[in-house]
Amino acid sequence: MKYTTIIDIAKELGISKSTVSRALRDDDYNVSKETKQKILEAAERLGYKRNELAVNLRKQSTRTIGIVVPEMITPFYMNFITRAQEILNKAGYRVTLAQSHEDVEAERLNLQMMEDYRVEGILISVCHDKKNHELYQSLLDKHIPLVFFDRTVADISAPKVQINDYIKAFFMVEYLIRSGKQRIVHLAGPSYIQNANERKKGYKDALEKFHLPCPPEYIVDAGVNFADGERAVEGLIRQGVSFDAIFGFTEMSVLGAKSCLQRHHYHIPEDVAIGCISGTELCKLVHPSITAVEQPVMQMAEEASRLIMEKIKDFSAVDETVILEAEMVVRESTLL
Amino acid sequence: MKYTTIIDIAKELGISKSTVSRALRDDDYNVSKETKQKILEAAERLGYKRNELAVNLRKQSTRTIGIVVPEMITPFYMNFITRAQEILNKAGYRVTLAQSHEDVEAERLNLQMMEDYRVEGILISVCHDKKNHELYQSLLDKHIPLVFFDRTVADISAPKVQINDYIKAFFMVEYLIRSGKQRIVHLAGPSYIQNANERKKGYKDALEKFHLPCPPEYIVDAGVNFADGERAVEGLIRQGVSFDAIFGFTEMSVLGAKSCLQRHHYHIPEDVAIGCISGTELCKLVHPSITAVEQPVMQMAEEASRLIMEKIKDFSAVDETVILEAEMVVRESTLL
DNA sequence: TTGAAAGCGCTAACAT
DNA sequence: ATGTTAGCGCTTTCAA
Repeated sequence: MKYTTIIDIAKELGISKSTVSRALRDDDYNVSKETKQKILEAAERLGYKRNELAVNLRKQSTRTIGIVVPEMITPFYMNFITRAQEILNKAGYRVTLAQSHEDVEAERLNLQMMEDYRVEGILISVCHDKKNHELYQSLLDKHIPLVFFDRTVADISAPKVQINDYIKAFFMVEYLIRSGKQRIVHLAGPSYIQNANERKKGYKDALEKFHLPCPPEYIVDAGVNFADGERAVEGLIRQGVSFDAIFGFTEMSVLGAKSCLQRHHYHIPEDVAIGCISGTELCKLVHPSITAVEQPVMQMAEEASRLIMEKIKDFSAVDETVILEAEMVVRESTLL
Repeated sequence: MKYTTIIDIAKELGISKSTVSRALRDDDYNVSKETKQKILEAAERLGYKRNELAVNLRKQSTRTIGIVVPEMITPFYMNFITRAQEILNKAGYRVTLAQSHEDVEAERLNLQMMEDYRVEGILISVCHDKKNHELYQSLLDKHIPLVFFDRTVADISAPKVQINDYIKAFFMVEYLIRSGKQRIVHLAGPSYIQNANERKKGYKDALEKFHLPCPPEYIVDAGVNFADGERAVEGLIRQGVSFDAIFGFTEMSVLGAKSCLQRHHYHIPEDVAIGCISGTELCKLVHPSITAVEQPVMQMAEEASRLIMEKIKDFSAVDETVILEAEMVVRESTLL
């Protein structure tokens, strides 16, 4: 019912609570071997559990880190969170999660919630590269460390962990070309996501390298969702655009595209090859007919965790930007 | 840098901090309209943010609820968490997550962590129906409310939210039969998961109802993972067991089964229909060739959240068991 | 309606 | 090596 406190232990042993506190905390710095032994034993016996609340109040710290992601439907962010939480917990931090559901307003509320919770740092993958710019800056101005990962923003001085989307996209498209495809369309992501722009650039440059045509109708604004992808491909077919491969921005839009093609009785990937940049094992399993380039999500989580902890320790540390190249392993669609 | 406290506000206005506290808390119960107005205004102006740590220490509560799940690879638990967190946050609780990775020992550590964090309640989907029985009981003995959901345990008196796995399985198998399948094998889950046993029972009874044979080799112990499912089907094929449909316990094992079949050039679902019980939209999208019965995961999260909050308010409340029947919508595999 | 004071559990000077 | 004391920021009696 009522938890044992250091006072209970002190009373039990007839010593002061400071000594108890020291014994339980300090590495036997200012407490004799024997008393320490006695204290540890009593703590064990009484089922002592330190009250983090009191410690944190005293130390003026919450030992909590917030993670804000645009979505958690695809396993990419889920994996990121799992790994980051593992690392941060081990380092004595708790983690508070929030999803923005690709909505700028929700993201704003999430960040405000994080501030209310007095998190000591925030890992964030943004849903818009500009809209909440001022909020990020105001958080930084209040000396709340931010680390941007995956979907980052320009013009903000903070640590960042990014994937080289340009190279990834270039490589993916090159792969499609080398496997015999010539008319590759791109389901582009929204222009307010930097990664989308990078990938579009990679796509274009790859086509150019191989002197393949890239008429305007090959690049479709396809959003981020399943329905967006479906709609985009539906549009292509309706317009009579002929293509033999698709390179899409998000996994969800690519899945939508696939679904749409199947409805139109396309054979995948014989008729149309689909490529995307995928973050997880699961995706490989659930849609083996889609060719993908791997995302180093674990590494990303590790770097981001490291960076936020560094920033918490020293807010004025330099703002490192980590760009993950990772292996460019293409998973071929062997199964279907 | 330094946060504004009620003392700052009190000083600013030349009044006592108790009055400030009251104004900021009480519904104008013991404070005059004017002072309250002034205080609110000053709080706003000084950017006051109450320190939850101090409040909670004073009130001896953490306003934190823990959620422990076996895995977060499939979106089922993710969706549960998302919905539960939404509800609990709205009610002023924070949420701490942990995954057991289907491992009893990890689950034990997770629960211990939750206890260390002094969560006020725990939502848990267990990974074994017996192994941590004593730990659950000891938590309850310490008056830490537990609510079991999805994968529950017997012999523990605590609120539970379950899905009627028996009916679901029965219905799924019946559906397979009615669509013309006669030799339906079952990738059974581990017997230490109650739901697995329920589903196996449903499977058997459905076959019996239609007077279909159910030789021992039709029921394979297939575990919970992708690799488990692959291995199970591999075994069936090697043994020369002939079948035209598979009903599997987990989504992952079913995906493994599918992958294995495809490697053996089976056409799905023409040659072999696959059925599973699926919790999420995503799964419908990513493997349309698998027929599934819906899981009411949102409802589950809502009930579980409600129950834990009730238990926190009154630990001696009756232990309600909610069994969700939900609609038995079968999603047909039209696409592939 | 307001204020003074005690105290939640812990840590960290400072004193012994 | 140990004890004493003063808070961290807040709520909540108890007085005024």
